[in-house]
Amino acid sequence: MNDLHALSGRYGRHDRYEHARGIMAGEETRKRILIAAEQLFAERGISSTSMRALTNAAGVNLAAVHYHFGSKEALLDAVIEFRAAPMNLARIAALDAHAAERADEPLEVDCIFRAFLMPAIHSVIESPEGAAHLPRLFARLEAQPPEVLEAIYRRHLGDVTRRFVEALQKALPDLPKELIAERFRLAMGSIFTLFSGNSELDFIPGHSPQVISIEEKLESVIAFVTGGISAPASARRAPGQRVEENTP
Amino acid sequence: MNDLHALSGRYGRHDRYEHARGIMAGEETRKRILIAAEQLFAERGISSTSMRALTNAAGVNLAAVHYHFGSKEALLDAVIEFRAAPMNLARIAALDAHAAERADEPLEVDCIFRAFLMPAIHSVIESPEGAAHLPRLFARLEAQPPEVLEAIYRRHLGDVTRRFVEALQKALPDLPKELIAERFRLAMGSIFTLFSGNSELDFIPGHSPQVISIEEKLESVIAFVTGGISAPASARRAPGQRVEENTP
DNA sequence: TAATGATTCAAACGTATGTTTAAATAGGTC
DNA sequence: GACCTATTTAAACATACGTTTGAATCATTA
Repeated sequence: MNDLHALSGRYGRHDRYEHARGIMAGEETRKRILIAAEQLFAERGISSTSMRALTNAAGVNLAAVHYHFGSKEALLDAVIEFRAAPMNLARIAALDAHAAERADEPLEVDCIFRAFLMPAIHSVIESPEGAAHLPRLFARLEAQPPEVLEAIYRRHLGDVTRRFVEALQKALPDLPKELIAERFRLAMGSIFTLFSGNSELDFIPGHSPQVISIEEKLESVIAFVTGGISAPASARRAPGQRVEENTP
Repeated sequence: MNDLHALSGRYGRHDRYEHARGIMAGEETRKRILIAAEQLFAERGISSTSMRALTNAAGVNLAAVHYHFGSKEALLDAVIEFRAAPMNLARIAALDAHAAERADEPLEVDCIFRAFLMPAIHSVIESPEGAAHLPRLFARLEAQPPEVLEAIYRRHLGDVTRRFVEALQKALPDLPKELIAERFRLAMGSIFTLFSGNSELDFIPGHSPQVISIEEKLESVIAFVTGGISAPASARRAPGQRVEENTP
């Protein structure tokens, strides 16, 4: 569980047997594992989801995961690929659509974020297989070891993120490009919080969270990250200022 | 590990023996456990830190944790109390100091966030025991089960959060109060991302993160969350709009 | 010094984990 | 119908986990 060799297999059958037949008999099993894994990983977290709970939910044998994917970590990668690939296509398409409308003009910042988030929302609202938990799953990933996290991000978010950061850099020509990339990472933090399922927690006394629709949440977080990423570069330089009271 | 009874003990010796002596012989052991736990929980995550790794790092016997704290979960609570209590005092003090300067005028938003974050930064820079990882530990908490997370937030962040949300509401009288509370949660997401140690990951192709000081990070995230929380309430209402292309 | 209770210690308990194995089954091909 | 191989199955493996136990040790008081 601590090496990444399993990730190199991309997805596709764990290559124990080379020659594959036309239509796989185990394709059904594969899919049921992917769908159950997506749901459980997203809801309960990755490391707290045991292979036994997972295979029970999928209605397949315990050993099926290792037969079809090779390891739990490779399964995680396959789940993300399974869902992220079409979602990323939708994201790029939405960005291109907006760009086409505006000809050569730079896009509006909120439209860029909307193109990024709409496909995620959409997958939550009406998913093909009945349960698309990808956004929450991505939020769960933040708890993974840094090497795993970096590998997954680079593989499944790298290209799409680059495209959106470039669009944001064009939309905000007055800000340093590196600052935009840095702030985009902070925006992802807000977005993940929204999807983590923890944003509903009632922990601010006197402000129990309101029950709002996912669409309202979307617009709420878009407004927030748009304001954040468009903020003027900080005038104040940090050091010198210090708070007086500290651990006594 | 799934019930919260252990949390009810607050911190203090696991009450197996009622009558305590003047100066505890085990106080040293207690402290070494707390400090090692803080560091390991923050660096490697809570559930991936075993009691054996923890007690080895602390140089104490495996059973000492249960003797002094009762359980791993109660230890987590004690660690947070140990560090959060003085940090929260510093936060309130910083907020009060700023308020005193401005008499009855509402505070600037960025000053409010600075009062919230400075003590956290400060604890990272120069900590009493040599290793203060509380901010990163809080970021790790996001991966905990919701019940645990909510209990810890209410206990250790509730009061201070309420104070800061109130200050922000005064500073931004044009925005609905509930919106401020909601956005504060999103701001926490950005802040936790910054402290998670994952913000350094190189996953945006062509934009490897720059090595910047913690003070610069602080000002960067303050600018971001200030812009985010001050953003105008979203004009656009969500439904109706939908992205065309989707999972094929 | 003897006694008492707080603290430490090595060892074990019971359970859960990801993974592997080897036999059984199924389904298409000759 | 026999053969071959992809797939499924039940069982076991090896290890790691949080927790508990009971005896040993230590410091303090009587």
